[in-house]
Amino acid sequence: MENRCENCIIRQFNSLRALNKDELKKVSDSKISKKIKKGEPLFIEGQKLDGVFCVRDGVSKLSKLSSNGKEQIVKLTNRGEIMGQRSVIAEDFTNLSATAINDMEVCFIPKEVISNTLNTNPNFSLEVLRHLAHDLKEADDVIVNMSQKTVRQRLAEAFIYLKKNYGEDENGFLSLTLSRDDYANIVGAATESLIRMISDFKKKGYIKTEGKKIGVLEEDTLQELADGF
Amino acid sequence: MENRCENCIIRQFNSLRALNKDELKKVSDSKISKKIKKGEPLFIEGQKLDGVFCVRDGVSKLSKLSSNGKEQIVKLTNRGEIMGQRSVIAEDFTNLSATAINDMEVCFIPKEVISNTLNTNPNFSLEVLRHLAHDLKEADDVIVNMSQKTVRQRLAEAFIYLKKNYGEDENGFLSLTLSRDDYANIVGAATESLIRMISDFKKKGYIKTEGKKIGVLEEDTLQELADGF
DNA sequence: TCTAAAACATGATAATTGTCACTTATTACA
DNA sequence: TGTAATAAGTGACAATTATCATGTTTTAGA
Repeated sequence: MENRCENCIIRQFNSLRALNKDELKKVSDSKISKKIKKGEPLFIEGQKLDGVFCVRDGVSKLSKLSSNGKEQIVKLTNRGEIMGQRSVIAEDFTNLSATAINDMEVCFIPKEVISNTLNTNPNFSLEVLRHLAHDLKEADDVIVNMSQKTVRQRLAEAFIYLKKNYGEDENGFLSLTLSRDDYANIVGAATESLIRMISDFKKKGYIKTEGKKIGVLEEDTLQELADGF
Repeated sequence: MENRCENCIIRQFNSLRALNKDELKKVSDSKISKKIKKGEPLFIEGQKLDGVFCVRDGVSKLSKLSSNGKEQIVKLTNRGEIMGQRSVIAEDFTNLSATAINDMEVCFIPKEVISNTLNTNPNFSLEVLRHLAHDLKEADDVIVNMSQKTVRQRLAEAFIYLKKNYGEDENGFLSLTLSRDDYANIVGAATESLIRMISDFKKKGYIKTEGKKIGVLEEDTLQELADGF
């Protein structure tokens, strides 16, 4: 038997919770479940999306290519998030690429269902508005961090963020394992510079590493660092 | 006689154009026209807004203080824009401060009118959604620029942006005159560094200056510079 | 119109980060 | 399971930008 949205807890975390039974049924009937393997794209910058993705499991990075050819990660998605809303609402090409960071399970919901519901259920519109508003606020914060903080500060912040949002395993390593390259693309730095900083943080005892895995040892120190001592 | 929204052309440029006669009347009856002098704040980061501002004339900067005490300008508003939507929708404190860059004329619209209309007119919701979606896309672009481009590139880009969006006067100077400090806060650099770059651009003949006024001389060169040669 | 404050400007120097050129691990898979 | 391919790591050096100190010009207001 297929998974039904009606029974899916995930929807409590996103704007779909504003749907009534009927609407939910329509979404459920038209949705397509997909599994995306680590490293595979969900969609690519410049593509026209004909629906949104509801993240059941796994993490993805939303990124954008700069004119210099470097990738910048703008956001990491959380479980329960809806991706591609902006593009569907604006009837516009995606401005971002989405790539799975670990194996993902997502549901694709065709845009017709979304826009119909937007037109008929004001509560749903409001929920979507709130989510966009939230994303916009977060984007503002990122802008300020990117322009006013040093790479070192942003890296410290990234570790704290990853710990807070994705937690750590039984050995104290961050649950979300990113490549050094991804870290560089999050904080907006050259990979070599970033690797050097990780080495330095490790030498100073703020973090520990084991292969790609990184564990936060001194969260308070990192926080101070992020705030500029 | 008071200015009525019904006769205001400005609303064609923003989400208020989705309102019907009745709704427009309500907005018009409850709105308060305000004049804000250059340098004065419309609202301050952390404040609770009980309405939105519709910009009839003038330009303002939306900025945010960084933990290091420096101001970062996130966005310049255009004529016809609605400010404070995000905060009203999310029923949240503003995350940004708004300050008039030149003398402004704005209309304050109480939030009740806005949220009532959001609940009853799906077209209005959609318009607001589209605007937020647009802002979000622009914010993503800023993030990428901030993290992947050099200060020099961002400055070149800023000049082009100002020319495109606000035009120039009869003598070829940018219509929108910003302080060196504001420029620094837009591109996210130290004021001294920025002044040096302006001097350099001038010496190279890309721009001309006359007091605070700046004129673009070689737009193509600036564009190439912004794109990284 | 005089004067203090603010804005603009420049020099010297230091800190931060990027680039290029490699070496060493890891990983994937033929 | 051996071997490319990919990722991680390091050194030397250059480029970019910040900081501090100080001087000059402009502006606003008594």
